[in-house]
Amino acid sequence: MEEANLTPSSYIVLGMVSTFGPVTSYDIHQWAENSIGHFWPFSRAQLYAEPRRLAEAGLLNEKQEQGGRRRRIYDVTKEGEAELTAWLKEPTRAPTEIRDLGLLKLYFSQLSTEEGLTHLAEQQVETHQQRLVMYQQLQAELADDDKAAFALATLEMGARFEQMAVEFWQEVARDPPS
Amino acid sequence: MEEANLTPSSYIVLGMVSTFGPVTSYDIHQWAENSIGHFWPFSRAQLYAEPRRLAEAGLLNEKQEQGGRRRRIYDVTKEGEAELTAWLKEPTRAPTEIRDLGLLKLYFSQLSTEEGLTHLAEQQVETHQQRLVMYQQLQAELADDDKAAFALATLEMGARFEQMAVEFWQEVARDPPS
DNA sequence: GGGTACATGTAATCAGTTACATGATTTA
DNA sequence: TAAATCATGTAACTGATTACATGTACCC
Repeated sequence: MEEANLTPSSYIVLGMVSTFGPVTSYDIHQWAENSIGHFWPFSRAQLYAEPRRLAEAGLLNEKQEQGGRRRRIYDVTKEGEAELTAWLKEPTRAPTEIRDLGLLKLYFSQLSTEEGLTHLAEQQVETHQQRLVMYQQLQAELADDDKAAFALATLEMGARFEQMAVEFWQEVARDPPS
Repeated sequence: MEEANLTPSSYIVLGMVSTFGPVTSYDIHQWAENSIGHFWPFSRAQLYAEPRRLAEAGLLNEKQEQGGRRRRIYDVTKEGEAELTAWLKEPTRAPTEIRDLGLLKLYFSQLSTEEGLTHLAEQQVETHQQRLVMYQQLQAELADDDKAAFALATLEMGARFEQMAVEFWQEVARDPPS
């Protein structure tokens, strides 16, 4: 019941439960997959372990269905709500992590060939272009929904990143460093 | 001695050892910290565990100093080199992960206040601006070094990201969604 | 009513971090 | 030569993933 230290995953779960009412782990998975899961992925199994921990810490409450599948249903507690809003207010020091295998490969490309590098760059252009299109579609789908303002904002950031990445890799393909 | 499955961290270590000749874990740490560690951080302890694994898999060889500190010194093997260049060539499917606490908070900002959001946005502007400056300084330092072309290219991507983030958060601060 | 796809969960494992501990080198 | 700093390493823990297992609903 003590102040467990909360990881980013904890806040994702806490936020999802707060936002989308009483939910099962499966529900959280569905929501997360189509939103922040695009930027910050995690496995489904996490979404079973994490709510348990939060429940033990008193930030969620858990009830289990009696009949049927005996699913566990989570809901935020007063303490959870408080924890979450406190976190939202507190300053964010940690720098953005950009985990990108393409960038890693670029960094080590002196061990590759110019041809290999060009090929990498072309692939990356394609991949990022696809992602860009996907984000744009999601944006279009959410455009009407006025509950979706914040989801749209984060998507916008994603789209701009992809746009930037497309341009970057196009330049690399056109004029590879050496 | 069997084909361990290699994680991104494995390739980072493998790449660092290949690029910078025989090195200790500490050396790897130094190199990584000032380059890809900015995008893809990991703990120093990782850099002790990982080379061990790679050595067991036959991709690095490890010798230990006899006198003094008995440091372990790693060097890439033929197999390691082969594994690395194969990886560099193979297509990169995994999407970029953008792990950013600020974005997470933005996504959940309907649970916050407009004031809180504005405050978040202003902080984020500042943080990203600082990072941008840091990358620009690093770029300036490396500008002369012709060995540094690839490091410079990755830094350039970092800088563009930060630039984009600064603009994005400025817009959020100016005109917060709701 | 049998098959297929969706929904739900746990156990085992492993990657990765925190915390601790100590050795060597420089500097005052 | 003491203090401070840099260098080096490991043990213990825990977060996170993979793989497995099974239940429920739908559809042909």
